[in-house]
Amino acid sequence: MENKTGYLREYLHKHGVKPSSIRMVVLDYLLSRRTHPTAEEVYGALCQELPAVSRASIYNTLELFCQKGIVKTVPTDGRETRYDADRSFHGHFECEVCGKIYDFRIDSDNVDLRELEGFVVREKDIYCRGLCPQCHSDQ
Amino acid sequence: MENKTGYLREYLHKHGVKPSSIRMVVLDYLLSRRTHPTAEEVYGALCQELPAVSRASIYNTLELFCQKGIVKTVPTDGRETRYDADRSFHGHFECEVCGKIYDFRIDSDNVDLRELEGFVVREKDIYCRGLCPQCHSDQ
DNA sequence: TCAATATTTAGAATTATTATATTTTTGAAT
DNA sequence: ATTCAAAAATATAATAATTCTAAATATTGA
Repeated sequence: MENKTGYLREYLHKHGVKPSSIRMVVLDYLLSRRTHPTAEEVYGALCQELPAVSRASIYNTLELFCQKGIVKTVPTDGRETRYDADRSFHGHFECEVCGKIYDFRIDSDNVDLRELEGFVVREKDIYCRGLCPQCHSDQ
Repeated sequence: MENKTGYLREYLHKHGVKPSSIRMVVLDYLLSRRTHPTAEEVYGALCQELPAVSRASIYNTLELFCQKGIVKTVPTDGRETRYDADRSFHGHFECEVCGKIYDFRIDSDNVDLRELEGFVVREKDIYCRGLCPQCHSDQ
């Protein structure tokens, strides 16, 4: 898996982040599963690979990744911050029952922001909430 | 102001909420200022009118209003929940500097949710983040 | 009126996150 | 390789937002 390590190292480097073992593992986790995890989920998953890791390091790493544009936060109603390594424009759907967040494709041109003249728009998101097909059929 | 009281009472009744003095005052606050306040902001503002009010009552009232469809929460990156009494479809812009949340009009038809077939969509929102004109010109 | 129910309160508990101070790791210069 | 400084990671304390709990108060209906 020398390739993967090299890829992650390069990915961090391109975004101006010095590699460290934690950063590599966190990045690998975020890139390989596009599940919009919370900090706690990242921490829980990584405890197996890095038994000595601390929550603070996870928070620091995620905050750094945000600043450097490696991940972005997903605006949601919940109070846990969720992180997304897919920085392309897409929508998010949050299921009210299972809490899962789904991505969906949407044409960026559809979103007409003419009324935001004078504003500097750095991020935009489409957010929907309701029932996912699974939870809908379970009722 | 008998009119206002009657209006608020009726508004609550229509949404299946029994009126109480706290509920009336909270509703009045939410309807008269469309500022997407946090629970703490509502609490702070109401302490003057209702000196004995508790935070728990504010939280309870806002939660009840959400369930009954009187307000909805605004999905944001921040970790304080923000409430919006304007339930019509519109976009939100959050300023990264001053934290203020602005509404903007956007045509609902523009948002193409065809890819969410099989999902029950109960809420949708457009979220943007960046610099508001004020904070942009201050830099 | 009086019991049953709903609402509100104060404060404790919980959860998510951030801050702090110490230790460990890393990488350059010797 | 060894030393040293800077950066990163750690454990833990502190903070912030919210929720829970139990008691007090208010409201409603027989």
